[in-house]
Amino acid sequence: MVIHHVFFLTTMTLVPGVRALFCLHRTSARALRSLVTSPSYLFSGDIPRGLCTITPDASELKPLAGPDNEPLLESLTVLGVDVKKARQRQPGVLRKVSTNEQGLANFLHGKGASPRLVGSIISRYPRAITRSGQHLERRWALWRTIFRSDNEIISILDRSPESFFRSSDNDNLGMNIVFLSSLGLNAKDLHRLLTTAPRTFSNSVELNRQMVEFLEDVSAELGGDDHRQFAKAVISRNLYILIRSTKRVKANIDFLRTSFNISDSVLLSLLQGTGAEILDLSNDYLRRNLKRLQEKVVSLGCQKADVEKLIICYPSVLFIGPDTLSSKVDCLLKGGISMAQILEKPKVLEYSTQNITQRLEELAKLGYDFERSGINVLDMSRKRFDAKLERLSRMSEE
DNA sequence: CAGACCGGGGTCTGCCATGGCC
DNA sequence: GGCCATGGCAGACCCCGGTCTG
Repeated sequence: MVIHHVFFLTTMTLVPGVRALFCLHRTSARALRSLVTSPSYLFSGDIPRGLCTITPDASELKPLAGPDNEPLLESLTVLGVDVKKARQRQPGVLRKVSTNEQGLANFLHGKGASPRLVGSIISRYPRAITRSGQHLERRWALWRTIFRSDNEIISILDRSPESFFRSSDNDNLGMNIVFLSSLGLNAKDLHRLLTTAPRTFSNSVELNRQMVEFLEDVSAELGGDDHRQFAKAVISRNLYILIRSTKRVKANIDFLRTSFNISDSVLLSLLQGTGAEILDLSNDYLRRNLKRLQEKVVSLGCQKADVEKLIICYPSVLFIGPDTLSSKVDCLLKGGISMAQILEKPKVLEYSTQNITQRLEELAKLGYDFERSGINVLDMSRKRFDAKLERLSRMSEE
């Protein structure tokens, strides 16, 4: 109610940073600004009294500690909440005397959530019931500046209630949208970012800014020329980067820098390209993967230098767990492919072991000669592979 | 045309720790 | 002294198709 009318504003005084965002979603910067700056009240006056669970007893004066609020528990049970789970998660919420579970349920129903989902959301993130109607309206409207429909938001809530409800700071959310837009991330990038890593938008703007500045520093240190562009590239290549700690990302970059003999410029392009995703790994995991990868490759008669070449050409190999990697390589070798061929075309490692196994079997039936025809046939979409298989079998019939 | 090269796209939470505030 | 907000962590790939080229 409070929020809806602002979307009918047609004044287009666009702030440059959010231009792309609003071009797509046909709203205005003023709308966002009003969402960002309007005061947030703890409890909205328009919630019918009956929808709040109020227990007017002595505990209202000393709400801290004490036993659960029994009427609240009943109310939650009716909503299908797993109270045991909720208590385990956030016990304090169950002792609160003033909550908005009914308002929340009505709100979510109105957005298309099923009763089952409402119960599940509260079970997994009980603090959601402390958010006021106004808070919910405003937060939803802010999310809707990025998402195209209520349904998209509902599916995120189903996935991760915490991402939506953890922060009570709507101004911060609005500032995040403005900040991320100002980096030059367009509407599509923001949509992918909020879909994939919704937590990013609950981070404090300050935390996000720190990561961006850190990435810009990395670019500067490695002799890049457009630091902002580098940060943007890393983010759009690795949508999880903003929910990692700078400590982790820094440790990984330092590790890559000291482990290999590669120039700064090569590292720079690696990090903003296919290597961006390996920054996610925990430092120990990255070390372990590299170590096991080296062991594996060396045990098959190759040099350590080959490993380095492999990683530069296909950094994602470090993302593959040691056991998965090992079984993929073994599977390829067993199918008659040489290690040299794998090192030459490491992209085949990207497909699942199951996929590889299946393709090898089908090709073996047709007597496919990898030595003569190479292994590119394994690096194809399903559709293309099937077409290829069809051609091969036609040829062998003739 | 078939093959090779190359880049893009989907996807990810649920829990614990801690500092600050009421 | 408890609750809230927020930072941080573990976990551990796969697939598709546009377009150039011979």
